[in-house]
Amino acid sequence: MDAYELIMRNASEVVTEEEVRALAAADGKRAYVGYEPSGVLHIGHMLTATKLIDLQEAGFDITVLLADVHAYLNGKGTFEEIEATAERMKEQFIAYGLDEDKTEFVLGSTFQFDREYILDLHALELETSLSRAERAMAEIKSGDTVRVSQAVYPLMQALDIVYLDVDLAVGGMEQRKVHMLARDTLPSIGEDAPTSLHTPLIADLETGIGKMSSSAGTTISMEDSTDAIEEKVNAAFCPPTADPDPDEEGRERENPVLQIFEYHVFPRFETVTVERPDKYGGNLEYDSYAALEADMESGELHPMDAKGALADALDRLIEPGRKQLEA
RNA sequence: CCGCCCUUAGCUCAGCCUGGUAGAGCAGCCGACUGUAGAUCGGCUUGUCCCCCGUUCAAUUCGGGGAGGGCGGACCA
Repeated sequence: MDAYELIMRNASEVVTEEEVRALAAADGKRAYVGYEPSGVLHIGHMLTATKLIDLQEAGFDITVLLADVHAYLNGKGTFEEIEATAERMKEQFIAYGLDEDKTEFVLGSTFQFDREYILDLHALELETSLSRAERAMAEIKSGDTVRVSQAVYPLMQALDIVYLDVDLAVGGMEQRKVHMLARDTLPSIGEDAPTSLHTPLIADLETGIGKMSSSAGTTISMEDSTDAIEEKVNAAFCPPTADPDPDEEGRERENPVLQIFEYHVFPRFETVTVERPDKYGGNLEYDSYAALEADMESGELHPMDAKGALADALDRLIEPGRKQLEA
């Protein structure tokens, strides 16, 4: 796979494709993702981390921003608490497979209080309407009271791209509004509009609707035991197709089991073996997601057998991080 | 600063006027049925009724104070 294909693999969208083509051919390129520190890595973090691994292979230097100031602005606790979790998070990323030598972990507070940064931040505030900033803020739940801090939050994300000197901003699709805001407003303070890449969002495990929730409901995280993973995967929504019908209320549904195979498992494993009792035809082996999906659609691969293989693969991906957590 | 409204189960809300410690829908959990899940049946759980003080035999309900949240405070009127 060449650099361009690696960058584009499993990306939902890229802005813009021309810019990415140019980056693929360039040397000394840098990409970043920012995360609010949290004590335990969940499957959402892992999805962008898998993309970072692709990018490392494509020749990018990777910066992981441990966004302690953002977490603070989002009401996630005191700086002391937040920084304690940042270090644990870094170790888990490494355990998950980010190459320690090719990855720079940066704590936001090490540069976001600099005078220059603050002055640029105020300049951006001057260029941005409150409603635009609010719309860009991905994590505001409807019904929550929006704080001024949460309007500043996306502007800092935009500015981070400048101050970390990155060529490519990476995030899940929920980050696209932030990145569009950055593209629109950074030029107004004399900076380049950043190129961005967005990963898909995994649908809710139990319903296939919307985005898998990390706070409420069922998610998969690094602290899950083998049994817990098996239990959660087994309870997942999984009709035998990659394109399920909408539910009674007309909401679109995805197949989260297949999504996880596509976005988490196949990027990390050459082949996937589905263990299956002889009674149902014996074991199956796949070397691509497309082949697995085709067998699911045709009925050759039963969801229950697919779930067994998925739980096993996820367990192997998580195991190093789980051990690290226990240490 | 002033005015009005809201705060009851995880969520959306009813009940309060005419005091006797509480309900619905959804969610969740369990079972049946499917070789998974969902759908469909059957069953079940859940509450500092925002806080404090007062009245009362008794306060979620009445009165006072406080906190949090929403909306409004030029003209058109």
